Amino acid sequence: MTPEDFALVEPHLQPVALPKSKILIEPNTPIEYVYFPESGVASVVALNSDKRTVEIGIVGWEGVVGPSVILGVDRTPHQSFFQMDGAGYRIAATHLTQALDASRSLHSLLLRYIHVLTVQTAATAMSNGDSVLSKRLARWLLMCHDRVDGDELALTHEFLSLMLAVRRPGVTEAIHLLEGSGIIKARRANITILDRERLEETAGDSYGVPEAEYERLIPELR
Amino acid sequence: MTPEDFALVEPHLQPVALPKSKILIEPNTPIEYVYFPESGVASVVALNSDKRTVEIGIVGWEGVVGPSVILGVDRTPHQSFFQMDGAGYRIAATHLTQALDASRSLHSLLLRYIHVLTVQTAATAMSNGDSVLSKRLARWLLMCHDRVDGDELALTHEFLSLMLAVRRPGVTEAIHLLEGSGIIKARRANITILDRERLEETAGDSYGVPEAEYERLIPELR
DNA sequence: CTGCCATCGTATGAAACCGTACAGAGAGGC
DNA sequence: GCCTCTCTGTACGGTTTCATACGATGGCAG
Repeated sequence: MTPEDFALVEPHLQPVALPKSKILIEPNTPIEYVYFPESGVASVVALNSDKRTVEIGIVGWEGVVGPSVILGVDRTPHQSFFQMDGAGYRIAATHLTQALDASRSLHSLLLRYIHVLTVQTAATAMSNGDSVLSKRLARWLLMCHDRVDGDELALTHEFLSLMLAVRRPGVTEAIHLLEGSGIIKARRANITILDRERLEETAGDSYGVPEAEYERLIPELR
Repeated sequence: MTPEDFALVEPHLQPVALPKSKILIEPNTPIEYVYFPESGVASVVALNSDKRTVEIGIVGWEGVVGPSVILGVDRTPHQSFFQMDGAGYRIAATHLTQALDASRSLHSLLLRYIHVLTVQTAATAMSNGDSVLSKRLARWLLMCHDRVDGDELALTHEFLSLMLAVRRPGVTEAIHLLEGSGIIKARRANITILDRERLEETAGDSYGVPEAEYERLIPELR
C-alpha cells in the first residue's frame, strides 16, 4: 500500500481488540465497520436455516473482514467472527467507501484481494466436494498456520467439526490419523504442527492455489 | 444499466456464437475477452491436478463470464466453458477496463454482480459439504432452469457427474429418485422439469440465497 | 435393416461418514 | 483433595457414496 493511500484511511482507523468468538459481521445486517486484523484469525461462514454453519473463508493479518463493502454492497448473507484471539483496526464502512472513491490505486488493491477471496472460496467448494476428511482438515490447519505466529493452534475438536461441517468424532479420527503419521501433535484444545511439509502433501492440491494468487497479486497489504 | 453506460461498451461488443463445450476462459492464461451471454449456460470450474473438475459457478444471460477482469486481475486459476448452446456478446478485456475506468456507475454495477457470484460460490461450497446427492442435483437443475427458456435441459448423466464431482452411476440414482417423485422426467440426454416447486423443496436452503442477492442488488443488467 | 456408439441401468463389495451415546481424561475452583 | 465442567476417545448400526464393471437401450449412419 502506498503511503498516500495509507494516509487516506489512517485517520479513520480505530484499534480494536478481537477476542475469540467476537462477531464482526452479522448476516443480512448493514455492515458498520470493516476490520483489518493484525493478529488472530477470523472465519466467514454461511448459515443454514437449521443454524448449521459451513465455513467458506478464513481471514487473518493478510486480509479484510467485510469485503462486501469494497464491492459497494451494504450487507451480506454471511457471518464473520473471530476464532482465535487477536487485535487489529476497524474503519467505518462509510469512511472506507469515501477512501475507495478518492483513490483508484487503493480500490484496485482491495479488488485484487477480493479476487483472492473468491479463489479461496472456490477452493473450499472443491475441498468440500472431496470427501476425505483428513485432507480437508489438513487444508484447514495449513490455512490457520499461515495466519498465526508459531506452530501451536488453540482449537477444540468441537470447533473444527463446526468449521468443517462434519460430526465431532469424525474430527477426532482425522486428527489421530495425522497424529499417527507424526505430522501433528494433539493435546487438549491444542494442535501443534510438527511437519508442515507433509501436511501440505496430505492436503494435496486443495491447498495452495489461493495462496499463490495472493502472492502474485498482493505485493504487501501494509 | 443506464443508456450512457451502455453507450460506453456498445461500440466494442462483438456478437459471438457460444456452442456447447466452447472454452471461454483458459486457466492461468491472460483473459482476452469478457463474455455477456444472451442465451445458453456457462460453467466455471476449478481443476484438480488430476484433471478432475469441480464446478464453482454457473452463468447465463444474467451474468458475466470472465469477472476477474472487473477486479483488475488479468488471469484466474479457473476455467470457464459453455455447457449449453447459446449466443451472446464479447468485449476485449482492455476495452472493458477502459469503460470501467470511465464510468463509476458501470463499475459499481459489475462489482455488485461480483458479490452475487461470491455468494453463489459460497452456496456451492455449502452444498458440496452436504453429502446428499439428490439435494445437490436439485440445486443444480434449478440454477440451470433459471437460465434457459422452457423446461427441458439437454444434459447427460456423464456431464452432471463431472459438474457435481461425483461418479456417474450416482447421478443416475439421484435422477431416478427425483423422477420417482414425479418432479422431473428423464429421457436420453434430456431432463424435463415437471414440478419446479417441489424441486425447490428438495434443494432446501442450498438454493435461493444467491438468487435473492441478485434480485436485491442487480436491478436489470441490460 | 443392421451395426455402432453414446448413453443409461444395475450390481457388488469396500470405504467413509452419519447420529447418537457414553465413558475416560484434563483443568480449574473451592 | 474433590467436584465439576469441558474436552477427547471409542463404540454401534445404518446410510451414502465410492470405484469398477458390465449389460441393456436408444438413435443415428450407412
